[in-house]
Amino acid sequence: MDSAPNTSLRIELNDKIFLRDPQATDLGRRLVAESVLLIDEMGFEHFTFKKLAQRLNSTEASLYRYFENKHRLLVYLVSWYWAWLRYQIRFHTHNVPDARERLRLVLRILTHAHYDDPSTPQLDEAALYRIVVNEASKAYLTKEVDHDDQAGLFREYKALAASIVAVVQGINPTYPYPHALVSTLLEAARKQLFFAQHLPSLTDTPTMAVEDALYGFLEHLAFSTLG
Amino acid sequence: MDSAPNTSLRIELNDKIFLRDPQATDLGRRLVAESVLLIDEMGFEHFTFKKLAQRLNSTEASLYRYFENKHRLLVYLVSWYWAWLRYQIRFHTHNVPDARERLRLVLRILTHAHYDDPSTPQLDEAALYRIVVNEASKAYLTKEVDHDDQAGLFREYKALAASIVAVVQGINPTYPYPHALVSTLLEAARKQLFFAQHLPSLTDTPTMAVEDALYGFLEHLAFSTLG
DNA sequence: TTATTTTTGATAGTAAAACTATCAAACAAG
DNA sequence: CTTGTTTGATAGTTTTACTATCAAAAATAA
Repeated sequence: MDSAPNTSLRIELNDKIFLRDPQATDLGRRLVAESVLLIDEMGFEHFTFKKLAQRLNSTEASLYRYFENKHRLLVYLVSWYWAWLRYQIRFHTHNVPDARERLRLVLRILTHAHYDDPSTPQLDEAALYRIVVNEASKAYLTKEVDHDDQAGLFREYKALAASIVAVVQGINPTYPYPHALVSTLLEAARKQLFFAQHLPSLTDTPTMAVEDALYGFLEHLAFSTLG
Repeated sequence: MDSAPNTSLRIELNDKIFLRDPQATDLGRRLVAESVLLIDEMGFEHFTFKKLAQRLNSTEASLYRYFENKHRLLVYLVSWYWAWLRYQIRFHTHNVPDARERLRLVLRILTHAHYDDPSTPQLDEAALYRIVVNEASKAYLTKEVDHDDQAGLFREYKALAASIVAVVQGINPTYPYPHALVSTLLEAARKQLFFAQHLPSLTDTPTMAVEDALYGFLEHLAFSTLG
């Protein structure tokens, strides 16, 4: 898959997510880059700001100036990923006239867009995608979900879903569940990859690469549903 | 929907989940029943054994004799739910000859089986289902997933999925992704309910009851996929 | 009924997590 | 060179997530 051009893609996220923009300072940028590696290594539950500070030769207090807590950092990382994915989709589909072909491209990006992206040298894309697969649900599966949603913390995920809904509606404007279908496809893309890696009896053992099998499943699901 | 007969359904779970069988003692049974209410109230992250002990007029140390930690308790609760659901499905479908009709019944139970069940007076079914919707993914989205799986902690979920896969294969034996389809249906049933309650733009606003709309979505998805 | 095993409660304690506060040093910008 | 911003260093608090010990109570077996 071709990547977006190497023009140092700048992603703007809702500033309610952080206390201070981590992209604005050196420590902030290192915080984000290193947290991706550390959360990927040890999992979100075992990750702490203290451990991250040690890796950065900084202090806990310094990191707490950027994010209220580690949950907000997770929201930041996954939001960044959703924004990046939406950009990838827009870039690769914007001059594709046929809606069906656009959906196929979307599904292909969804299932294959986790290789290190040269346009974002500051971030380990592959590690970030593993975080998205393993941890993204925890961003909204909390008691504070309504409060966080009102603050706009899930804006990027909703914007991504909305952009794909438009493609679905372009294919079949009478299909009654376009939003449910899109969120199901988005969730299934991650969940099935997780199952393939950890609980393989919950998915189908591929004779080819996992990503291609996953694409086959989602494509069949989407197109038979949309007719 | 009719319920299973009131014969005090006894569910046997993998004894690797607990240190001591909570169903064997009075404190153990109260632990389980009260933990359902408390986790439902405050969410899994804010739930602690100390708070539970206070509600039970017991002590932290006593509760730690039943479960290694709160994660194991969560695994216990959701496993109990999956076992109960599998029982409901078997009970309601065992004399239905047509595979398509059996799948419809499965989907109806999946989307509607969260009303208080008279056959289990010791547990608040509705609260437990809210826990399953909000917290069940956290049972396996951990760094310890492979270790926990080897210990058999996800046996009930896998058994439930396998039983539904058999129904799917009865409908269309040549469909190449039966396991992926079933786990997607199981996950979507919960996730879409969560979205309907908290992030409604990710699902389709129903003109009827949420459960009926969800059933409609899943039925359409399953049957158009299976042909 | 007594003896024995099991279960619980009470108490105490530890290590780590999840923060918050303060202040001086470093540094960057005007 | 002054001012504002950022960081580091240090210290401290509360809560979480446990573990250990021992006596009391309760269940069970002889």
